[in-house]
Amino acid sequence: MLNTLNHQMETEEMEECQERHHHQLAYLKNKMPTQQEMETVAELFKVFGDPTRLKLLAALLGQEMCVCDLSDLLGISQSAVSHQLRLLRASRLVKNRREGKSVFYSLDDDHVATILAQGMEHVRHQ
Amino acid sequence: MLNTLNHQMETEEMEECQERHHHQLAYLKNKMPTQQEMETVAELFKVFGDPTRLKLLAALLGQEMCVCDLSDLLGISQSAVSHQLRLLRASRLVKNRREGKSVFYSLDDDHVATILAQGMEHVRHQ
DNA sequence: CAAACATATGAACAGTTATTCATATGTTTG
DNA sequence: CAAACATATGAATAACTGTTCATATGTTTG
Repeated sequence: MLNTLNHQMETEEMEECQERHHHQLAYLKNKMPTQQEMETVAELFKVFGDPTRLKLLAALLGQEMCVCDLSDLLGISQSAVSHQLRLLRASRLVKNRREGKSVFYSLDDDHVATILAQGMEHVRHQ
Repeated sequence: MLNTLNHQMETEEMEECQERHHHQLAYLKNKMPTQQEMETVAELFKVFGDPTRLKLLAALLGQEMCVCDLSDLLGISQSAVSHQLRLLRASRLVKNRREGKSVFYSLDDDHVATILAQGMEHVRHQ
């Protein structure tokens, strides 16, 4: 999981609260994911953090769909849909294929369904 | 999962692309989560969509921590930490308890670890 | 090839957000 | 109770984001 990355103990001391707590901050600092990692993951979750994009992903859970059907289904302008699909594509959450005039989008990641489900779970359990 | 919500078939027709596709949009519209639902879930993911908050959550994966230790550990101002913890509290992702001058924060949701893990998984597999 | 359709994209604008700074609130200790 | 420490919070600001509008690109069909 997340905290099995780095188990070495650092020797140097570091600034802390006046009143010492029982934590070994230096040790924890080693275990923490890097800034770079966190930024990348945050970028991903940011993509999930918009109702329009969530609806797009939810719509694609069962089957592929073309842009205009997505636009109709969600009641959102074609332009807005296109812009958001671009973002989803950049995050490798959806892929697309052209068929004549239409472009069909589908999910491109196994984790999408899991992440969505966890989100809905949390919300349902208050 | 997400698309086992509503299985009734709607009779009315609706606007679509000129060139019809094989999807039954009316049927899908019934299955789609509501706008309200999507907004709530999006709110949750938005919280995960910031590196600082992710680091806070990651830091709390193993143990509870007080604000000043979090501030030291992440190298972020006490004020910034406090503001973000407030948000995390509002989303019921962390809880806190006071012990003397210090306030200790800990995770308040079983899904946090799972969601984080899924996010890291996605990122690692490109 | 012209017209219609489907999608993509750039610019602009309004709304949101994360940090900082200053300061307030809460707690312990001498 | 005064001083020091720990945390919280309001206001302000800079940066970011999602939509719209206009228009461009790509594709089919007559």
